[in-house]
Amino acid sequence: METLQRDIADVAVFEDDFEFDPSTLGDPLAAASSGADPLTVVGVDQSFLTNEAGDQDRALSAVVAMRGGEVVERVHAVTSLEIPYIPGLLSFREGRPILEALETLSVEPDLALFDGSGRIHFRQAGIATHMGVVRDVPSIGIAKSLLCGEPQGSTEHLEVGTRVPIEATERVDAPAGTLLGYAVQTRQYESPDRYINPLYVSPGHRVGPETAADAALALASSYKLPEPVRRADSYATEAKREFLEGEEP
DNA sequence: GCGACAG
DNA sequence: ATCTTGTCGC
Repeated sequence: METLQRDIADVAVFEDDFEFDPSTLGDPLAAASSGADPLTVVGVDQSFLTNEAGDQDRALSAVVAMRGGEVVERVHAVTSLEIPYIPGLLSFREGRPILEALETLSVEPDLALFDGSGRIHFRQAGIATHMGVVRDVPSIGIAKSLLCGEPQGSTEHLEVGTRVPIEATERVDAPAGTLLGYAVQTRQYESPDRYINPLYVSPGHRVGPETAADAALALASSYKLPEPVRRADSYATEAKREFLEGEEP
């Protein structure tokens, strides 16, 4: 599997390579004034189902497609789990349901955001990169914690809009110092003595680190997570509940 | 052997 | 990821 990941990283494109105007990402008005069509951005997230023994034996992948701030389609798929959670091999555990769900999607995504890393990965092939290459769709990894890499500065109590570079270390299959992504502060408390942790954003495929960070900021309005991902997150939970109501009772 | 470790 | 009470703040 590690060899496959290196092959995927070899063909992955960690720089902007798409048609749309990235400046219209989170602003429908900007898109309209620039004469461009609203982009179709999808968020992808998973939830898990347990069997009678209490073991996670199935994964449910939820995909939410949005255009101009509105949800235009939601699809999900459930598949059996074959591999346990192993840091660095997430795509082999959650990739199947994701691809099945994406196949049932009727709209064509301009951009896909995944819950997890992209280039911020030991072999530069996190789940966002893996899925992006397989589907050949521009993709971005949105992680809530850092898998690897070294932040070039403090990532504590940052101001909204701030981004801290994450560079490769010896543990990563890339020259030390390679820019893997950014710690991005999409949301922060006003005055209290409480702080929100940043997101770790990295290129999946056909998107550069700068654009990946820009997109995360543009798509996160009222919450820390970019809206498509946040919606996919809740839909994964919702679909799981509905799924159980049809087999358990 | 020790440490690190997305969801 | 998932489980789950209590607590803080608007």
